[in-house]
Amino acid sequence: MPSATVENYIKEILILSIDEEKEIVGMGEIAKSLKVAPGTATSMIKTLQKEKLVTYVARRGVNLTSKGRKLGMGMLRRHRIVETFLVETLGLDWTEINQEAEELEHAISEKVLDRMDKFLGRPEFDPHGDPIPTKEGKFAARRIQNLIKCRQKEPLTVKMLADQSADFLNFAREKGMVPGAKIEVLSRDLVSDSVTLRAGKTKSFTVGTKAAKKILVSN
Amino acid sequence: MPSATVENYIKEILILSIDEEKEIVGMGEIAKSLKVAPGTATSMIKTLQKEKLVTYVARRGVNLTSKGRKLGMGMLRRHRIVETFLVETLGLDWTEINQEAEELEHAISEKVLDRMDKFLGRPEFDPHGDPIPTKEGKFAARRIQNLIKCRQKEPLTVKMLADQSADFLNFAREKGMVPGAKIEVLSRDLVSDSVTLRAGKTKSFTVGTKAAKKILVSN
DNA sequence: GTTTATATTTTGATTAGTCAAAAATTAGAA
DNA sequence: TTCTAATTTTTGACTAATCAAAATATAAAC
Repeated sequence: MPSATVENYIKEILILSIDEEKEIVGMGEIAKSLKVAPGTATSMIKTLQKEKLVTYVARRGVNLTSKGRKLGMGMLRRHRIVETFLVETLGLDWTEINQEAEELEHAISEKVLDRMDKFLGRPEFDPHGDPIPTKEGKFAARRIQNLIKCRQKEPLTVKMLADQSADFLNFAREKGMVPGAKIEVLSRDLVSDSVTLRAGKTKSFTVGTKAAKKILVSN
Repeated sequence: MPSATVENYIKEILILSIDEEKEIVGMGEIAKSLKVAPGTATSMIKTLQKEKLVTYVARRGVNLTSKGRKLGMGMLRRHRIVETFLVETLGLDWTEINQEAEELEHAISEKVLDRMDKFLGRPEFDPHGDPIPTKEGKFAARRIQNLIKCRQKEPLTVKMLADQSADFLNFAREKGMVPGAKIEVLSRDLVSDSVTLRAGKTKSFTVGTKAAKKILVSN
């Protein structure tokens, strides 16, 4: 049975590889995401390799094996079901659930998780709009784009926010960019590194491209 | 913030001291309950002492300080609220919840615990009938139940007889079921409409469920 | 094609929790 | 009281996860 630490590393590698759309993840990214020293990440990766959860090539990076991917998807499932429960059932605010779920996801048994899932009505998406993997480790495919790639001057629906930090989530909510909200890209200017948009009927505002990439929408 | 291990030791010391109704708990008992080697218990107790959670006299035993007692009561509260949730909300069987709660109690934040408590309607007893300590660390008054609802194979105290007829009172007295007496339910069989019990050290005997409902006990 | 900067890996140490087995103490029996 | 048995403590060793800082490799700049 993997330790909470192992689960965290695998989950993080999966998230990073999904976010950045690349197979191989570097030590630096892992160390930074998990807030550990780079050397710690290296040594941990080596033990993950021994467990056959990742394939690792020195100075290149890591890659989940199918066993690792399975575990990672399982963790994502746990995390998101717990988050959904915290919001739907206990009424917590969706900006504060990430931290809580981070702890609970390691303590909950498969059985309790399944009961919770059932109790919630087998939801497909969590409160952030992220898809919840099925027990088989797959999630529903969707055409989702960020605000850099999507079409301009067209109604869009916010699907998810690709940054779980409280600061970012608060900013997004303040501007009305919550999952489900209607927004529209008014203009984009990559030279000045900005995207101007409007959420609902509120006054338009501008965000940097870095933030724009974190706001995912579908049309 | 105490580790899960520290929380477990303190909780166990509290439970042992309550169960055996004595202040000082020996190393052997702790080691056995927590399934660790005796030396492990000794060394852990010393670190608990440094944290001012227990007072420890070598070769005599340990005793919770007020700080330790507070933590222990908090853990009991967590454990029992989680158990209640698992049964009431998720529909788990009360025979399998202890194990689950053992893990969850360390992972749940004060805030989530409070929301869960609120969601459950601030229950005073867990599914086993054990009282749930309040946030201030005090037990609610013991629950009074009849012999149909109470737990089996556990010492109980007769609190009152809900039938004042002379016949019934005489029968009860003859069997030793007077208020204050210790009794125990050995088995219940609703098909044959009977409850088998033992009062004090006397031979066991059987009563019908109708009579059993009139005998009120607390644990 | 060197040099410099950046990223990664090694190395040596540390902490929490654990065990096995030896040493010490206390309690009970003779 | 003296010896034996049970309990407790000590000792030395181990594992998982971590850090700081030195060593090394790779990539970028010139």
